[in-house]
Formats: sequence, structure tokens, C-alpha cells
Amino acid sequence: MSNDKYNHLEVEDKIYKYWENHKLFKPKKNKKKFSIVIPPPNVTGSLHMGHALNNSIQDLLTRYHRMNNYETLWQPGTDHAGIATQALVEKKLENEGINKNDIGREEFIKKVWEWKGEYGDIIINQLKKLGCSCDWSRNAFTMDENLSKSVIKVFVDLHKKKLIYKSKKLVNWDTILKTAISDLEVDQREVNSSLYYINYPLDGSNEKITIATTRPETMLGDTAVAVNPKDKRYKKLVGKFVILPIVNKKIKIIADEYADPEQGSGAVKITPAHDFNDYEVGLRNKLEIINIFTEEGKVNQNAPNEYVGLDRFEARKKIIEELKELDLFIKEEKIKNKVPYGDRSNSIIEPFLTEQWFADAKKLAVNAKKIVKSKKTSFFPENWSKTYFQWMNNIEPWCISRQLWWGHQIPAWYGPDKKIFVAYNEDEAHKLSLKHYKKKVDLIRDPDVLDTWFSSGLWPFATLGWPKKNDYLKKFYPTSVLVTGFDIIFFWVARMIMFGMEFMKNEPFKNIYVHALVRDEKGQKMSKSKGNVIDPLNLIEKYSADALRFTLLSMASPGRDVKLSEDRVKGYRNLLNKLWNANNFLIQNKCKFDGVKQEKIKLNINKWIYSNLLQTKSKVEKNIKEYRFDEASRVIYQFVWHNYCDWYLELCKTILYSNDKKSIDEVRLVSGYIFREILVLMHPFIPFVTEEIWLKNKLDKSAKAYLMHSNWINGKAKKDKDYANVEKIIEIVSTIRSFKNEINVSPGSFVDISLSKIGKSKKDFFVKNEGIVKKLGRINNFSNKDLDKPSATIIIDGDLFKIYFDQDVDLKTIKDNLVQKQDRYSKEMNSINTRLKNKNFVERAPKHIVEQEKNNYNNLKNDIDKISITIKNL
RNA sequence: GGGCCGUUAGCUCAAUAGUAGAGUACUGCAUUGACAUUGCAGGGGUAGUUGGAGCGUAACCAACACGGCCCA
Repeated sequence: MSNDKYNHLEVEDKIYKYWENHKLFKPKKNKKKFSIVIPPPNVTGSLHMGHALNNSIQDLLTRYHRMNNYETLWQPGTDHAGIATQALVEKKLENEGINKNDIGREEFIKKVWEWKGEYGDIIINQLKKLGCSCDWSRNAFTMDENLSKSVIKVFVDLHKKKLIYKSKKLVNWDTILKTAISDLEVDQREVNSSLYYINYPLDGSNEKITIATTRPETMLGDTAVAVNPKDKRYKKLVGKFVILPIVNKKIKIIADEYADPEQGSGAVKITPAHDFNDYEVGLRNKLEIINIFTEEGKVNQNAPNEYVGLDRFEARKKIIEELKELDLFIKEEKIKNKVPYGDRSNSIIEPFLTEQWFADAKKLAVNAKKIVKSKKTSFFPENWSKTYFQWMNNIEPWCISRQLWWGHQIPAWYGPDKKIFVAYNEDEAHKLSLKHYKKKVDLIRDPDVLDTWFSSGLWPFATLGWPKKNDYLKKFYPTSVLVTGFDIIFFWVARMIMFGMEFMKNEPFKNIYVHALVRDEKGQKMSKSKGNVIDPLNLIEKYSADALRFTLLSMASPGRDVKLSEDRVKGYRNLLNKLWNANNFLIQNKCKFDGVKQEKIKLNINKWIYSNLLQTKSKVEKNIKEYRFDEASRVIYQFVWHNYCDWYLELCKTILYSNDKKSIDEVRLVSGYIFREILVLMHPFIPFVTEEIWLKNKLDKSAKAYLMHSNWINGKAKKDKDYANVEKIIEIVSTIRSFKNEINVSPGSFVDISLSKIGKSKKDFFVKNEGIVKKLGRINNFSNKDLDKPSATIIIDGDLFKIYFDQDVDLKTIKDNLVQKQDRYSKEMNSINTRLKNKNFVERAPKHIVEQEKNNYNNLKNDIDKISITIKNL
């Protein structure tokens, strides 16, 4: 008698330390290799559900391969998250009364490193809570020295190949962060807004042309009005001029396809410096480009005096007022439109003309597309390759420079005449400049840093030591699989493939497993503003990391979002307890955990469970290889709980509590051994509890047999007669139980059964399995004669059994029951019959299907006949 | 506007085209010997709609409806 409960709070931290102390996460030499690089979490981040799912999957894969003769590396690390980290440290300093501009760049970066030293491991420690078995001795950071070297090398090399260049272009400008950002970091949000109709007076006439715009403030930078060349209304105006109101400047009316006759008035103002489409129109028509904003988004000196210094949105109000005064304002129409927001700052992005560094993504994409097309890199589920190709086919130049301090400073130096020297370091830049100028000159380094994703793009080979040639790189590149969410296919996956193909001439990973988003139980995206965020650490505290992992894995069905509910986690917490108590049971019954040879097993229940274990193992293995973690966990759950605990251990009890010494010994050997293999099988799913039991049972043999290095069981499942007999026992017992339930007989009561209607060979079965069937079926005696007691008849596997009760039973219930059953069977039989009568079916369906249907038909017919006899006899 | 995905039990989701399943919730019952974080049993389904191919469909094809996501 024990009230023993599994308490994860006492176990998980202790077990993790045990793994770390024994250095079990380091790759162990072996022929086959398996490697994963972690999608580096943002160093400022903390563990959310997406991480939990992502890393549960990676840990499952890592542990599975580590246990099965692969030299296995799970390469961990974090990225430096340029914008997020800089913003965070800036804010922290501000709270201390320090402005970053006062202390200067160098000092500021020092402060960031200090911050990183203090808080940068938070997310790493959270990953440890989850049980991640990364090789932490190799923990990497994108700002580390060796990774920085890789970044510089890649930049210099790509620049040499003209795949990186500097150019003045319209970019997405964040006016809060005061930096350019890539188009991927821009979020187009649909908002309520207004379309303003404004008249521009024609030059030298009383006529006016009406334009419509959502951003009237940009008119200060207008350099044309465009109409569609096919638009008859405006044909005669093309080539004429309008007087730009407020600015009082002459601008031309041009014809350009961009103007849509259906939209607004059909005429649009063109502001090349502040709209991507207008910029194109400007280039096509050689228009002047006038920037009217500062980098903070305030009106600059290019505008009339009274507007200078106004914020973009104040300027809008003032413009509208002034236009109204001038009687040029026509109307405001409420519309919905998409407005670009910066995903970090949440501010409205301003198209802004600046000089930036760009990577020629189009050229880099060529090989990156090929490798996926050739299936040397494959997506799971395959469908995601479509998303990948769609983006790759429409790829734009990638703006890689950021106006920040925290990050990899661009290795470019400028001479006095702005001549650019890209070099590995300052010395080399000087050498280059000496060659160019033929004398020593002062050089100024480009102050900008690179996009964080630029360094993350090198992750799969830079973390393995590239550009130095070394063992790890040779062994583990290309990596086996990348596990990631679909939301960063563009940001990260695509870029790793581009860089991998360019610098390693080889794909960075063979497979890409794309998992879903974790949502709340109503299917809503978790977000702080909605307040529906479930904190994984909370669930770990409450239910254990094992339970959380198992839940996430079991819900990771391909192509579906994970809708997480706490009840599921609770349910899988119960599984841990089940395992725990099964172990208690085994120990109380002196079961042994050593190996057993399948051939030596004599008892049918032992053969049965052994075969079931082998079947389970192959199914789980197959599902893991196909990235079907949901199926894998379902199969394991079913086996452990229902086959092993519910049936097998119950069957074992009939022997353990008997006097049959020989059988007891075998049950002790097999039950313990199977359990041991269950621990091995489940370890990648629920590492903590399995390890705890392993150690508690001293299965590590003083650390010579680590669970983490135990191979999964091998062998072929045998389904012989003994196996079938156990299945039959289960069927008989289940049928008796449900029958009692149907006719309202207490399930605890004992019955007698007459075997008088059963053939000889089948009687042998009962003789052989008498003990088990009697005990689990709650049967007093088998008899060969009819007894003088209340009775009822059941049919199992085509045989009639008469059951005798000590209490009176309700004949009517029994009869109704049988009639109902007869009805159901008849219907089924009829539907099979129509199928069998259909010539097309018999001729065209596969033979075994037809056979199967014939069999079903005969069985049903037999059962119905027997039921009829029974009803008659009642 | 282009693309992708989804619609199966109250809920969350599975299932090579061959008698629709699981977990959970619900109902009834049980319990001295691993476990109430338990056991046994039960009810619950016109598979979004319509059409088509096929011996046969929840699954294939088409259209529509509804929901979600990505890109412009």
C-alpha cells in the first residue's frame, strides 16, 4: 500500500544536473552522424510556447538518434537581436539617467555586453528547464569572435563578387528607431483611414484637376501629377502643368500606367521620395525627387517655412486646414487601407531615400532554389516549398545595413572623396587606400551595422567553426534537419540556404521540418495584448516539463496549428504518474529489469506483450522518421497505458498471486524487462521521469549503462497462436464485462459459464487459460452441463456461451438487447449483401477485399442465427 | 488581386479509398494488494454544401459557403 505520487518538482532539476555533470550531451563517436542547429532564440527573449514546441521536437530527435548509434550534435546558441537588444539597453540606461549619445558608441557597446553577461543566459536556462540536451559547451552567440569573423569574411567575399553593393534607394525607414529595415520587417496592417480629394489648379487657366490621396502631407514633395494614358477624361491635360498648392510650384501632368482610372479621381499626385510606387513612376519619367522629411519623420527644410519641424501627422492636419482655406479641399472619404508598420517599433514606416548596403538576393537565390527543387533539401510537410519558391521567385534586393550600434559593424572604410574600401580589417583597408591614392589618407569606417539575420544566415556553418576547416564542420555539415516555424522561412531559412550554397557549396540541412504555431485553446494567436499567453514555464512548474513536452509533441500534427489547452497537459501528467506507479508495482513484486531472450519466453501473456513492444517500437520509429510526432506519441501512450498497464499487468497478477513458481519467475523477468524497454522508448519524449526511474532502479549500473545511450530494442514481432490466445482472452473478458453492464448485473459479481455448446479444440483453450479467464472474467466455474440458475447467452467469436448468475436477471432487458443486436447485424449484413451482389464490385475490387466481405457476411450470418436460437429459448 | 491551409463526436484532433477512431468532457458502475493523477462499461457522427469520376469515398476532381494565414 502506498500513496506514492510522482513529484516532478523534486526530480527535474536534479536529473538535469546529473546529465550535465556526466557530460552526456556531448557527441559520442559513432559512424553515423546526426546534427541539428538550434534556431537561435533572441538573446533578449524568454521562452514562449513556440520555443517549447520547437525545442521539444529537436530534443526528441536528438535523443532518439543519440540512443540509436548516431554521433549526435545539437548545436545551441542565441542571436544578438540588434534592434531589440539595443532598444532594451538604451531604455535601461535612460532609467539610470544615461543617454547613449553622451557616453558614445564604444562605451555603449560595453554596456550591452555587460547586460548580455548578466541576462543573456535567461533563455538558455529556460531551455534547460525543458530538458534540452544541447551540447552547451559549444553554446554560440552571433556576436562571438569567431562568428563575427565569419560575418566579415562573408561580407568581404560577397562584395568582391559584387553580390553586395551600396546604393541610394528608397527604403523602409523606421522613424522611431531611426534605421532602415528590410521589407520583411514591415507589417502591412489594414486600418481605418481617409482618402482625401484635393484640387490642384491648372497653370494658366481656371480649371482644376482633382487628385485623391491618403497622405496629403506628402504633397509638399510632389513633383508631378499622373493620369492613365488611356484615360480619356485627362488626355488633353497631359503635358500641361498644375500649380502645387501651398508650395506654389509648377509641376507637370504626366501620363503613366500607374494611375488607375478606377481609383479615386483617376489622377494621382506623385511624390517619388515618399512612396514606393511613386518612386518607380519618378524613375520612369525622370522626375525630380524631393525628400521632405527628417529621419525622425518631421518636415524638413525643403518645405515652406511654416511647415518645417512639424511631425508628419501634424503636417497632415495643417495641410488640410490650409487647403480648406484655399477652397481646394473637396472631400474626405472613409476607407480601409493597408499601412506599413515596423514590427519592432510599431510605428508607421516612412519610405525614405537613403544610401544603404544591399545584398543581391536575386543572384543568391539561384542555387538556393535549385537545391530545394532537386530535393536534396526537402520540406516537411512538402507544401511549404511552395511558400519558399513563391518568395524566392519574387525576391527583392535585401537591405542589410542598419543604423544601429549593436551588431556587426560593416567592414567598409571611406576615403576623403568617399571612395569605398571593403576589407577584413582597418590595416587592410589602409593598404587598399594606399594603392589607390598612392599616399596615406585618413579613413573613416562605415558606422552602420548588419541586419541580425545576416549573421543568423551563417548559423549552420559558422557555429561549426567555419571558415576554419575542422572536424566538426566535416562531420556535421550539412546538418540533418532544421526544425522551425513557418513564420521565419523567409527571414532565416531562405537566407541560410542562400549563404550555405554560396560558401559551403552545399545545402545547410537535408530536411526542413516546419511546425505550426501554438495558439490558445480557442485557436487565437497568443499575444500579450490579448492576455491569452500561456507561459510554458508555468506549465512546467505545474505539470512538469515531461508533460508539457508530451502534450506539444502529441499535438504537432503536420499542417495544423497547435491549440493548446491545459487539460491536455494535465492528462499527460497523469501518464507520468502511471509510469511511476507501474514501477512501484514491479518493485513490490520483485520483478527483474535485466534482459530476456524472446525465444526463451514460454507464457503466452509474456509473448504477447513482447510482440506488442516490438510492434510499438517499429511504429514509433517509423513515425519519428516521418516527423509524425503526434502519431508516435499516440502509439506509445496506447501501448504503455492500455496494453502494458491495463491489460498486461492485470494479466500478470493472476500469475504473481498464484503458486506457480516457474511462471512467477518468468513474469518477473519479462514484466521488468519490458518496462525497462518502455523507459528506453519513452526517454526521448519524457526524459526526466524515465531517467529518474532508471536511476532509482539502478539500471545505470554505476553509470556504465546510461539511459541516454541505450539503444532501442530490436527484433521482429511474432504473432503466433499464443499471441492470438491472449487477444482472445481479452475479447472474452471484455465481452463478459460489457454484457454484465448491459443487463445491469454488478460487475463485481461472479458467474458460472457453461461450455457445453463449444467444440473440443476450443475447449482446450479454456483448460489452458482457466486461471486467467476465471480471474479477470470473475468466473467461478466452467461447467459442461446446464445448471439450474438464471442464465443468459452471449456470443463470442461465433461461439455460444451460457452464463449463469446467482441473482435474478431481467429477461426482458436481455431480450431487448439481443433483438437490438440482431437488428444491427442484419442491417450490416444487408449492406454487405448488396455490395456482394454488385457484379462490378466482385469483378473490380481487389480479391482480398471481396474475401473479407464474404467472411464478414458469413460471420454475421452465423451470429444472427445463434441470436435467433437464443431469443427463441428465452 | 495572387497563393496556401482548414471544415469529421460537446471540445481538441487522427485515420494507405475498403464496417469512421483517440484524448478530453459527459453518464452509470466499481474499488482491501501499483496508481482516484485509478479501473470497468456506456451514450454521442446525414463527415460544410452541391455536382462529378470511381465497384466503393471523410479521403480524388470541380464549384460554392464559412474560417484562418501569407504575399501584393
